[in-house]
Amino acid sequence: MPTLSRHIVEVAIPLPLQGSFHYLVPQHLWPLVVPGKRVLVPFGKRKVTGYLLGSSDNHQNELKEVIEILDEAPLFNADELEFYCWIANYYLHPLGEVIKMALPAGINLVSKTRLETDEDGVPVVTEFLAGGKHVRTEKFYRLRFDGEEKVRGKGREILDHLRSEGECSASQLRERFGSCSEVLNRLVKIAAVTVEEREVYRDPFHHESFGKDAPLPLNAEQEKAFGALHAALETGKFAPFLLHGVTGSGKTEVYLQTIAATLAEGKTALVLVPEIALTPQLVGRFKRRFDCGIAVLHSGLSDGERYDEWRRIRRGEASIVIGARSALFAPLERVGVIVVDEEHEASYKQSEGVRYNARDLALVRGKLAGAVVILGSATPLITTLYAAREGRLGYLRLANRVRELPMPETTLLDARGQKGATFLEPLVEAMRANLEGGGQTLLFLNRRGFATYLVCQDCGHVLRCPNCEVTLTYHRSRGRHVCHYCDFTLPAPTLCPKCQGPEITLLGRGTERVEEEVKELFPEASVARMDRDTTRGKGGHARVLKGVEDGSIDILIGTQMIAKGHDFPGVTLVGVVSADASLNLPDFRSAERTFQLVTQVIGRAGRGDRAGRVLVQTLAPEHYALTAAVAHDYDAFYEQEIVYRRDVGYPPFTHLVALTISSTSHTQAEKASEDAAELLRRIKRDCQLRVEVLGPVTAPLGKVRGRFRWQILLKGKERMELHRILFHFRAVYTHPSTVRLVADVDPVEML
DNA sequence: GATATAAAACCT
DNA sequence: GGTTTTATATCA
Repeated sequence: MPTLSRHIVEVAIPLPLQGSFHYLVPQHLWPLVVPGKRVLVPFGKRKVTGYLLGSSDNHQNELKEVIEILDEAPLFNADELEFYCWIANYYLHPLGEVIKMALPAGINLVSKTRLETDEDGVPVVTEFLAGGKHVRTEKFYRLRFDGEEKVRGKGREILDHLRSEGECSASQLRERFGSCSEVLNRLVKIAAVTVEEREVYRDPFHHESFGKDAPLPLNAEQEKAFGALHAALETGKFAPFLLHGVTGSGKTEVYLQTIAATLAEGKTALVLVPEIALTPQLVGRFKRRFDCGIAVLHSGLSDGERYDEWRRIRRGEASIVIGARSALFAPLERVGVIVVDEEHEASYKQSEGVRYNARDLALVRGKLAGAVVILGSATPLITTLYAAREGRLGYLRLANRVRELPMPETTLLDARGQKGATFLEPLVEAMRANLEGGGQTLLFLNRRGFATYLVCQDCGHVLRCPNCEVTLTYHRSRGRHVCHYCDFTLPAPTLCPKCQGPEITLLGRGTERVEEEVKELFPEASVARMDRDTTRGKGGHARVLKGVEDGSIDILIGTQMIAKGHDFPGVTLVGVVSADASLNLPDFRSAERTFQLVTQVIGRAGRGDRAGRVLVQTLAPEHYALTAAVAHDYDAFYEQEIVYRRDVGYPPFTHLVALTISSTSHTQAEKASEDAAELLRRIKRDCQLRVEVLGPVTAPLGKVRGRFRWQILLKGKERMELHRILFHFRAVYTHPSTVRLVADVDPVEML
């Protein structure tokens, strides 16, 4: 036993603050100190929940005391803490916030104040503790003694019910007998029933039951991929793979069998999907295949449900976890395999709060855990494919569809010289023929709203967002102009806001306008639109998707969201209204994104028994992203994109880090970003790094939620050089506390 | 992020 | 002179 005169602990605080904090532990709490538990500590004038990192040897100054230790058992272990620290370092984010983000939301206590009035009506500020999701418990009743003849009425019915059914929960009884707590209390009092209070889980799937199915036979390609994965699994070492399989090539079956092999080894599996709300059928497939516990984590769950799923995982009651990006932090032990499905999806990137990319961190977690990591995609990132070619990832190819489905007939339509018509003749004809033939049509346009900008014919003034400098998109349904960056809105003006001229024109097309034009062209057709505006709220997707599935919708117009996740067997025609919207984005990945999008859209056509047709309208019909996509030729696209990336000096030939510096004060943000840029240049010179420091530049979005943001772009040929500059920078850069700094890092292939 | 204090801007 | 808004500093 150590004979300490005092016990000091190191605590991470979930606030945007650099460094950790130290507290004294009162003697009666000494035995309860375990790293990974939460503690309630005084912080300034408030009390906050912090995370115990460990004990610390003597620390000279006066310290405050820990108020309370909040957990009986630690919430994270040493391995998990190592992972959190890695993330905090890599993304330059405070450790406390990383831990908070990794743990289920809503469990922390925070002190708040409330204005009340005392007996004399004088207002007083009272402090109270809020938050702290708790374990849900429920009372379970069981028949104890049935000889009570005195019991009649509802009490009698309940006793009879308990005799036939055995144990029942309070909610089950309430469902059957209405409110009966008084009756139950009396039954307990006369000892006719026993009551026991137990923890229960809020299970999002408790109503559904799942049948069972058996593994499918693998074809030669799948067998080869599975063989490689199985062999890697048995070594028990970190092994990353790219599973490059065209739509319908049976990637999921490879995942399932690899996971089965993992479970057989006594290990667990983590499956990440871009947006689980869109893929309920995937969950069903897992539930039918496996008998073990399966936990599902996604944004649709309430905090309580999520906490319950988290606890199930922590207790080892689930061996498979399926979820969106945040599921990467599931407290699974003995992880044997991590699957990142559709690894190219941008939704793996979290761009608010703690910035991270779950696709990248899957590799990191896999490395720390010694697991097999499978990045699966029909259209992998250029960086992933390049890493595979360089031998840093195992490359598994599934080039053929499982059932020999023909690829849809795909045509590029040259829209040049067509005076901005929404639909070219061949597309209109194809839509008409498809409608008459009873087929469904998908129309794809990567732009929501009605018109993309408003311009004055007299003075040329264009309506822009006062915060972001981007043009405001007109949304007819709301009668307002909306900024798609920051959601700033403005009622639609009737006169030019600058010169008061009456000649204002709406230009550029969004899905809202396409929908209107389709309705005019085909008044007899049933037309629906699916984008972020029409699918707000819970179940918004499901409603539209159901309409397509049951055939009640003839023509569906939508943004990229219609290209993902769901299979539409009845769709025989797909029209891309304009491939240029995504091709011309000011982003070095625009060609890659367009190729992926068009390839995905093509995959939506003719998956049933009928052959499908795809028409792509564009002003750039010879662009390699489009010609390769319509020819289903990944290699052609890949070769040209690699050449382009090499010429312009972007990933995978360089690595990028965007440092965002923000503050509520414009002057501070500006000054801090200048200081930071200057410091970075000095480090670069002193350490002789071949890193480009670009900036400070105003971010395209000037002010976001009250904060002014500036950016510094770091570009380097060697990943390690970027790490060195960041490391030095963190060590010496002291910024005012109102300034925040985060790093946005491009896909990791350091492994 | 919340809070306290200081400085600047605004009010009549 | 008084009140509101904005900037800055601190938290163990």
